[in-house]
Amino acid sequence: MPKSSELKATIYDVAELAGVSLKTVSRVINKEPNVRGSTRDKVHKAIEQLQYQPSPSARGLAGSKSFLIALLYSNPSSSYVTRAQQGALEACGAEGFGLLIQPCDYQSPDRVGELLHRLKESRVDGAILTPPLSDNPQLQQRLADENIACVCVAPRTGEQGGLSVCCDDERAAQQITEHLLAQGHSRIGHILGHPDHSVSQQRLRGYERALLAQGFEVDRSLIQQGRFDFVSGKQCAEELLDLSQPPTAIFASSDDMACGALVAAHERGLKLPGQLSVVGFDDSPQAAQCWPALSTVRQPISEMVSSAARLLIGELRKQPPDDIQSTFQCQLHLRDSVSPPE
Amino acid sequence: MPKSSELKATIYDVAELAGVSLKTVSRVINKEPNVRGSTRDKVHKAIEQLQYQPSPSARGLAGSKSFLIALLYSNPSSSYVTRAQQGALEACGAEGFGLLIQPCDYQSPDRVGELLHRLKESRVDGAILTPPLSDNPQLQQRLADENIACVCVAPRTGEQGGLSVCCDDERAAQQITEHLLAQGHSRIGHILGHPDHSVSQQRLRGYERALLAQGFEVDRSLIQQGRFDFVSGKQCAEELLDLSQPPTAIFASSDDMACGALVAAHERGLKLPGQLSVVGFDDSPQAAQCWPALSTVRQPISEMVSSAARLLIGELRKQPPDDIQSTFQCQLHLRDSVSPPE
DNA sequence: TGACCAAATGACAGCGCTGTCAATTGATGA
DNA sequence: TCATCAATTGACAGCGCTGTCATTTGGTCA
Repeated sequence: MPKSSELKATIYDVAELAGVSLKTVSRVINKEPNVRGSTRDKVHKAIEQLQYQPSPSARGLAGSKSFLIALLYSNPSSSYVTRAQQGALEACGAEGFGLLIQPCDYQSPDRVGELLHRLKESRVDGAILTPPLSDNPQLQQRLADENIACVCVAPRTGEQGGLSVCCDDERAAQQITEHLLAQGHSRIGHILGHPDHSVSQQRLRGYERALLAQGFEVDRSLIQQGRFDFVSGKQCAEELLDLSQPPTAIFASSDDMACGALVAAHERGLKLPGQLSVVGFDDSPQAAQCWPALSTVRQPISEMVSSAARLLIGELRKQPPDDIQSTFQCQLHLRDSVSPPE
Repeated sequence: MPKSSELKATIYDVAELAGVSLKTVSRVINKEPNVRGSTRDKVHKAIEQLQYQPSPSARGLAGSKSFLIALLYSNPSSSYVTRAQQGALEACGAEGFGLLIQPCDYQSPDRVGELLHRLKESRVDGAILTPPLSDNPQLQQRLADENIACVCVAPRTGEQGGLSVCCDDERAAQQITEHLLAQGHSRIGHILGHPDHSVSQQRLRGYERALLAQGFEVDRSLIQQGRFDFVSGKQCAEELLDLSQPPTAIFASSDDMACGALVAAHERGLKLPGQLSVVGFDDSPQAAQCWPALSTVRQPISEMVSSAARLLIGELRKQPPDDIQSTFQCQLHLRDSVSPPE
């Protein structure tokens, strides 16, 4: 096994060993067309033999690319971030790209400037935008101005232009509401997500659609404005439980908020799920660890982001994209937090 | 404002504008000594004016560095990872380094090979090892062989040679156990962390020390072997609660396991915290969201990793390190999961 | 005043690769 | 058979910077 004390092989060594020119090796490495199969094989053999690894710096300098893409996120739950990273990493690893992570405050406009500065500094070739960053057209415009390719991980909306992957939040929300309905609940509260996140609207729509489809009316007093976090979930649940005719079930737009609802109910001494059924959205680790364990919806975050990364990398390679966008489905995870109303 | 359509300024443009040579600009950028103050100022002014940003690729190629460091972790909780990333990111951002994240399976040796391959491929200059990776001497040796600098984020043990930051787990474990003791508990169960993580031992030691200091004996039957995760925590708690003389309090070596204990107790209809007090370790998001909210220990993870990154970068810059290692203290976060025994 | 020396600065090659464009090859059809 | 042309391959410059080593500067001391 070659020790690292021996100098690293360069493309030149490979060319010599394979008996071809520099440029031909370069073509093989970059999977360019117009290389004879037999030549390609020779080169691959030489690469193998020398354990050659191209230098990202040299490639970057010569080709003015960085082979780096950034994953931009604005602090959703840490489990969301972790799962997204996992997906991005997987795709990047397979495609020979590096991944730079970049948390950012999605609102303040000066932060956008700072973010762009960072991205330019590291010379990333492209960026993956996760919600709610993908809801921000200004950011996308600025990225385009800077000539940074981008792909959005976004809820399903008709109007997307560029690369994107989405997930059918509305349908999932409808399904989980239907699950509650099927258990016999008719007064179902809903705790909205953060108003600036477009997913919040999607999920509300699913909720409404389920009710309407079964002939129920949408009662505005059963809908509270949350902000996706535990504290807001708890507060909203308290409001709902204080109603003269409180709901027998609550659908919270995130697991964190659903946990808040659980705690609010516990504090009032309610028996769960008998006196209050609760469902969440996200399938965060908490969902399985709270009491009772939450029924919730799992988005295929890792797969979505991985797919987004591949889309982006394909674009950077100027490969004709198979699909400009793809849609993923969520999955219900039913646990112990739902029962028929007492 | 210069549009990106104009070509990016190069070091050459800066040199010309400042009226100095290429090399002098390079010296200023790299904070090398032996540059006159007035010269430095001229250069900085020119950099400012041109909005010059050095090209990482060119610097990397010419200097055979990458200005990239890797954060290696082996799937502790996602909140741990997120907080560690945050710290690393902060330091890297400030120091002009890029951060590559690298989850990895810490055990299988072939994985170590794969990991090294990836690190070599991306040509990182250094790596930050978080527990339990920092417990693996083989990995450290291999990194050294490959000439990749590294710094360990590790529990406090006397024997460290290289760069490291640590945290006094033992002391924190002792303190939280003392808290339980102070509430009047005398039969305190302990759920150990994963046997392969050295922190598990540290925390056990703190637990034992607290008991001994107050004149209690360490009762082996009150100590269960967990694996840091929720499921093992729940199982261990069940074992403890099945004892003919069950403990009145449990100190779990992680919040996930403490949540497991909480659920086990709920399932038996115990009144919490009256009939069972529980404390955890980590201050994960769950800790504040479960019921009752967990008293736990918070490690300054972000600060530790940030400090580790700075240590590493200093080393890479060949700056004389202020300290080869530094120690951080944990903080108790007391919430609602502890009360005197009924 | 000049010799001497460290500090400050500069000239230049070259890091390892890709883009451009030119040269070669080999197959095809007249 | 030879011109023709696409497919394949190669030569070479140059991406933007840093390392090495040479040169200049300015101060100090005899």
